[in-house]
Amino acid sequence: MKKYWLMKSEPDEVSIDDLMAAPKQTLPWFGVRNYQARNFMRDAMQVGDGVLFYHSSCAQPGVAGIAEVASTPYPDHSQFEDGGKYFDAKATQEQPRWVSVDVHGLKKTALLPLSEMRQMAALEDMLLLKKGSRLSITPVTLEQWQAITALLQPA
DNA sequence: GCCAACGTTGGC
DNA sequence: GCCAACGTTGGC
Repeated sequence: MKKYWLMKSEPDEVSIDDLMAAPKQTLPWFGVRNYQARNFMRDAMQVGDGVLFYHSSCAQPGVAGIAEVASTPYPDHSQFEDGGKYFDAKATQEQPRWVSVDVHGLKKTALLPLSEMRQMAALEDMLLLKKGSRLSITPVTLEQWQAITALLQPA
């Protein structure tokens, strides 16, 4: 059963443009350091799942494009990079702590701003919109997916 | 830059 | 296992 996700990225780090410009429009999703978000990747994501690519921590937060999960989970390389931003001293090659999946960009869209999403009745229960929600990866229901993708305009 | 909300850490 | 202190997220 195909599932749907919303994945946050800071456009200063990796934007929808970066994803679409990557070889095969595919990039590894690295740097997740939250157990709940990791568990979604590790335990629930499947190749072909739908992804709403969301820009966060920026002037205009919102959905910026459509992507799909393009790999099964594998150890996040950045946890082993000593001195790097995402280094984790407690992770080992034998017992990695964090995982990545590859994400394949399907299309960049005009930005659907967070402020508009907040006004959509169909998104009332969306995890992203809950007060205090900070998860960088959240599940999206089919109904929410349909409501959002129906509003996405060409870039 | 502010700050509310949340997650993690570590002493006990 | 509790919980205070601290760090981070992310919208505004």
